[in-house]
Amino acid sequence: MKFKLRQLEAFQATAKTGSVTRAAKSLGVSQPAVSRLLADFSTAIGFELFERKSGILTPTSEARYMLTEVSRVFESLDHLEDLRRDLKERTAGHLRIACLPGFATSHLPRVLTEFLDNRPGVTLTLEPDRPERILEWIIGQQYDCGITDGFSGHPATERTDISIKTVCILPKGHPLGAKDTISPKDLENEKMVHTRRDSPFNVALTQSFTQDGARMNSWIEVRQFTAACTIVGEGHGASIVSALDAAQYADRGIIIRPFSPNLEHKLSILRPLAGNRSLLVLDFIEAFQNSLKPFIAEAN
Amino acid sequence: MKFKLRQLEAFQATAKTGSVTRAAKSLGVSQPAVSRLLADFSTAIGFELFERKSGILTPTSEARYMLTEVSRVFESLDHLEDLRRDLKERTAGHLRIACLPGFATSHLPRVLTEFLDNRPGVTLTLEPDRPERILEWIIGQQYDCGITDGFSGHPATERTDISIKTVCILPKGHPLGAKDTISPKDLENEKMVHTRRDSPFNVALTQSFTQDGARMNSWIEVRQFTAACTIVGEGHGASIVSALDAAQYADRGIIIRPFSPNLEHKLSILRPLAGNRSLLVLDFIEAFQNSLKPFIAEAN
DNA sequence: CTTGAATATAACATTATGTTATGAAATTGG
DNA sequence: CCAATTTCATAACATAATGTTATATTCAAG
Repeated sequence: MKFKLRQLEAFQATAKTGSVTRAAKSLGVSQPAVSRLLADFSTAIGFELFERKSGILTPTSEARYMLTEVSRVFESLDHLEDLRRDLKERTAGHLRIACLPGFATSHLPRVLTEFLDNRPGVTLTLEPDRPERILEWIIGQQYDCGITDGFSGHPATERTDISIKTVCILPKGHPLGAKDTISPKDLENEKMVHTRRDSPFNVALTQSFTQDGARMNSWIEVRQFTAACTIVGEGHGASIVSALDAAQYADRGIIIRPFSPNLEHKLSILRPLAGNRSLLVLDFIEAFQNSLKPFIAEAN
Repeated sequence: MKFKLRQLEAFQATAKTGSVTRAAKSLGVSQPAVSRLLADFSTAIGFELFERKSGILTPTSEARYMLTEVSRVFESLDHLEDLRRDLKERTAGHLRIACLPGFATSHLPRVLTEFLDNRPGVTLTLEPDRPERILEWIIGQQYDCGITDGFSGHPATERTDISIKTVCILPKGHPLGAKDTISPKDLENEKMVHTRRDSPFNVALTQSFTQDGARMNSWIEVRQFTAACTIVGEGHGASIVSALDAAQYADRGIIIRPFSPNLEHKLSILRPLAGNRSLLVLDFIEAFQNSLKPFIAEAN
């Protein structure tokens, strides 16, 4: 048979209070409403639930067995309500984030810590890897969100691009530190630490030297801006890196100066196109984007 | 918030089928009915449950979490239905029976075995003890049912009296075995095994001798008819016992003959007056009474 | 036996869930 | 790219479930 929650409520309240009148009060309805609910319930289940003894409705033996199981039904509904509230308030769920290695040890952990602090029921998987794997995971829906760069698009992903400002970093005490802005010409005699030669950002950087009538003196090729920061912070060379990464190394042996022309480093936040829409993931992406605001290039 | 089962059903069916139309079919209602249930549910819980992808309604991440918990709600309702059916069919519950010691090892176990065979979910406590304890337990509602004798009533108990026929038992081969009916006069020279002197049954027995102008030759006083049967079965004396007990010893060295006058042995089935009415207990009592029919005195 | 309290029932009202009809949106196939 | 088909959302109305007030019945207490 199909149970009706209202009948179960009437049943439980009557057993608890010993009276139809008191059950009605506790349920916030009139006494005849409870009387009818109980009568209908008893007919539906096929046996009596109460008998009157000295004016008190006493549950039958069958009713006592039913009450135990009815309590379990309401407990499971209580759990459902707890979950509903957590989901509505986004305080429960699981986040799976794939990111470039540089992100796993810098800005992102701080953003995540703050994000999770307010969400005790939320758990996280954070997986650093190279861009190819990040894309692969997002396409396969193994991760909810990927943070990568140099990404040109894929039909199975939904992408949000963010342009991050870049800056020139020099060893502390470097003579060029006296200038307000560094031009490619200024760096003609500096040993340059730069990202992969064929990366879109490096191509743009090389072009900026050419357009300023200067030649970039290539020294070390690195895979991450954070590696470039570490090298320059040890007193050697110069580099153009994202303002985000430079900020993490501001007091680690480097000077930061604006670079002209303004080159932008393009980050991409990826989500699986076919994945289940998650409010929690959308919340996180918003929080992450907000955290990047100070580093976003103005031209956009 | 207060959940509505119909909304949970609509939600679960839609997630399972990927379509409002198919969900409506599986629920046996029209498509707009499901559409409205889902819309109302989504509004009530405060977040979206589905998004359309390639024509298929895909649960959101929140919806997936909810589905797990909704399944548990329906599982608990399934358990409730199982219990309801068992209770209605009296195939579940617990029986607590207190009886005289003689009953625990004779007729009653057979009745119980048969009763429980058809009720796999029913469990039992069978406790033999003396009449005073049986009454005490019934009054205190520690047992559902007491089977006792020589009981004259108590306001806290509900009682069903059953008059059992009594018969005369003699050792096998006894000369009186040639008679169709035994009278007190026939037994004047026999050593009598009888119950407690002051028991109502024994008082009636003694009176029957006096009224026949005979003197009862008292030999051994026992507490149970079964003990009297054992003694006579070993070739000594005669006794008047309940037909029920005599039947158990029919092939154990005794001859059974009607006794005139017809004396009745009064059994009482007790139930707590204030206890919870149990269909299972009432069923058992009915089964027990039916099992006694062959031994019931005709005068009633 | 009377009075008061509790429960059951009747008649009507409101809400939840159902229907058919239909418009809007999305998908599919040519 | 457009037409046809399918699916979903909404409107208007119907039915069932649950609510109300009024009142009859039953039970308990003094």
